[in-house]
Amino acid sequence: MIGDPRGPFAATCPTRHLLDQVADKWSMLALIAIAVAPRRFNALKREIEGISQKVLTQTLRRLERNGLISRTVEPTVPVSVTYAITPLGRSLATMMEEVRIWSVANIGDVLAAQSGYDQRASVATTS
Amino acid sequence: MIGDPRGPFAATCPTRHLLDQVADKWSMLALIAIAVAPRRFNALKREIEGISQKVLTQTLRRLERNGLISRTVEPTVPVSVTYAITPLGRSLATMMEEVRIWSVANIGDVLAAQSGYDQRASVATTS
DNA sequence: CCGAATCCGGTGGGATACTG
DNA sequence: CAGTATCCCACCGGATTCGG
Repeated sequence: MIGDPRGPFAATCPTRHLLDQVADKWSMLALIAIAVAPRRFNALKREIEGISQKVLTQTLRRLERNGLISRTVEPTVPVSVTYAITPLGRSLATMMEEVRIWSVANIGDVLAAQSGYDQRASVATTS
Repeated sequence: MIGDPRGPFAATCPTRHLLDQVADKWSMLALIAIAVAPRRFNALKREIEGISQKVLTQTLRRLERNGLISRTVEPTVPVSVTYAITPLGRSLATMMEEVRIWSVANIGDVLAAQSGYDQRASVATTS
């Protein structure tokens, strides 16, 4: 709506950049996790299996920059850093959570569709 | 829930792979566009600004394999291929559309958060 | 404990040319 | 029109090391 009436479909629209930053799996998982309860860095790293520390840092920075999460440093020794959801972030996290629930609920249908597709593909190749 | 009670957060869970394939901007935009009305290949390419033909093909294949869209070839000369949403795809597209609407509605807040963040960052560097 | 910085291999994806 | 095939390079992201 800003800059181009076609919204995210236009390459020049700011909403496109926003989607770029928000529509990836690591951002989704991180946002969902933080929305449940505030977390510390290593807690997130342990929870989001397979994410590297570098990518987690990048992801958290981006979410923070976009105002979706907050980063609080407590001056203990050693320092402890807590990430929490913001109101803006929560509104998005709610939708992300719906997608997560959907994927768990519909994984059966998807796997069935996949094997059907692969079946047809292998038949087409073998024939 | 399948294979690991932690769902998408577990690297080994099939739902993680599903999220991998669905939670990216091109899949989102394509799914939303097709959900509005069935489209032909080049119509999608024109509508989703900035996507390359190669990536569009990959994206459509993946969506089709996961049972989210259907691909229909009409034996005309030259052939015309139509992509349509499936019931399964529509249920997901509905959520994607909500995210798209959210991004348009909240882009102002996000841009404000960004400039605030960048402001603080540059001050910290300059000081 | 939380992160920055560096190195580096694999690959996602663009550009181009060709086919049914 | 709707792809496939090939080349090729930038960049993503993993591993490791160092700093506050």
